[in-house]
Parts: sequence; structure tokens; C-alpha cells
Amino acid sequence: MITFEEAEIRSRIIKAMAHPVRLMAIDLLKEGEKSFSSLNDMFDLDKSTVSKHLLVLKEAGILSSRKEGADMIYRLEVPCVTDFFGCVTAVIESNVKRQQVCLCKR
Amino acid sequence: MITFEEAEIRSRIIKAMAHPVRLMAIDLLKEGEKSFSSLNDMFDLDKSTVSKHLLVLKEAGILSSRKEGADMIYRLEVPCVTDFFGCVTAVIESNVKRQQVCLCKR
DNA sequence: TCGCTTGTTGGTATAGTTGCCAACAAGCCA
DNA sequence: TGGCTTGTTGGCAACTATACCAACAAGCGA
Repeated sequence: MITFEEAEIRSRIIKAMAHPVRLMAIDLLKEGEKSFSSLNDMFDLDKSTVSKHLLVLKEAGILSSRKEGADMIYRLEVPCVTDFFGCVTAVIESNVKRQQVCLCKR
Repeated sequence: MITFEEAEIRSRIIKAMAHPVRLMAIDLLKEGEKSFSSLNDMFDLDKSTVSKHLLVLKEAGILSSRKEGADMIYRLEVPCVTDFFGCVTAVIESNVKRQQVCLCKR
């Protein structure tokens, strides 16, 4: 059984992933490094918003970044986070099976 | 590459796990079913607060519950979510290795 | 049936998140 | 150096999440 302190640390890392834009950024970076501008182009959002999302992932230790000329290059530091998604898919499938598609509405 | 809609559905499930109390509840339930009151006893929180956290997990499809006499029994529906934690631990260890312990403060 | 136990729901105050705009900082190149 | 490109930071408004208390609903047993 885990302590509340451990649970708190874990929850911060999970929370960092708990946003569609950040999940997509992780998904895009799983193939390899990408520049900020190429990531930014994938979203119909202000660049400051994208920058802040990437910062959240960086502070969680999931991404790293480095300057290269005028560009900022982002990199997935812990690729196993994409294994997460297999299980999330299992949850979604389990929901569909039980007709409990509550997460699809809203 | 995943769509924004897919990322949104995934993020709702991940968000459901992104709270220390809910992580602890999942951890407690991975050994088997538990009653509401035994879960509630683990937290120094109002029972209504605990009830609402369990509801969040239920709505995500991660837990289920059933009435048994006067008790409410909670059950982990998708045990693979605990595999999540292995990767989260990997992120934490990677952070420590890189002295990037930013998540431990705050 | 009446009261007791058990858990959920409603209401509300506070705290945290998200997104935009504007302003700034750091490189690059003419 | 001056201007251009690129990304980050600060400030603000709208929205969401969390926790408490109070009230309610559903079973159980005397």
C-alpha cells in the first residue's frame, strides 16, 4: 500500500499527461525529436498556450528541450509513457463493452 | 498520430486517475474488492469527499460498485491501470537521475 | 414502524487550470 | 547594429476541481 506522499508525486506526473494537447504532443514526439514550431503547427492554439503545455510536460520530467539555432527542439525523455495508452485503450474498450460510454458524451 | 477527439477521450480517463486519493483507492482495490467504509477509513477526509472521488473513477469506467446489504462494495474493473504505475515510477527515477526533482517540491 | 447506520447529492467557498493577448528575450542575418 | 523570427513570460478572465457541511435516501434490525 502506497503512502499519501507517494500518491501525490505520482499524481503530479499523471496530471501532467491529463490534457488532450499534452497527450498529442507525447504522441507526436514518440517517433523522435521535433521542433517547437512543427509541434505548434499541429494545434489551432496560440503559441504561448502550446509553449505552456510543453512546459508542464518538461516540469514533470516527461520531455526535455534544447536550443538549436533559432529553434527549440523537444524530446520525449521517458518513452514508456506511451505504454500508458495501451491501458487507457483497454479502459475505453471495457467501457464500450459494458455500454458505459459515459466518457464519450459531455 | 491520434486525433484531437481520441486524445480528449484518453485525457478524461487519465484525468480520473490524476489525484492522490484516487490513486490510493486504485492501489487499495488492486488486491480485491473493498467496502466503501473500509476505503473511507484510509483517508482523513469527509465521507462525501471520498464518495465523490470514487464516483469520478466509476464514471471513467475504472471502478464499479454494487450494493451488498447496508454496504457498498467497490471493485477495480480494469486492473491493468496499475501497470501505469510502473511507468510513473520510471519517470520519477529518471527525474532523480537527472537531478530534476522539480516534482518533489511545491 | 422507528430509529440507526451507511453512503450519496446539493450547495458553497476556495484553489487550480486553461487560453488569449501583450510584452519581452534570444538568435540570426542583412 | 537594426530588424526579423522564434519561443517564453506576465496578466487576466473564464472555467473546472476540490473539500466541507447539511440534507437526503436506502437498508437493517429492534
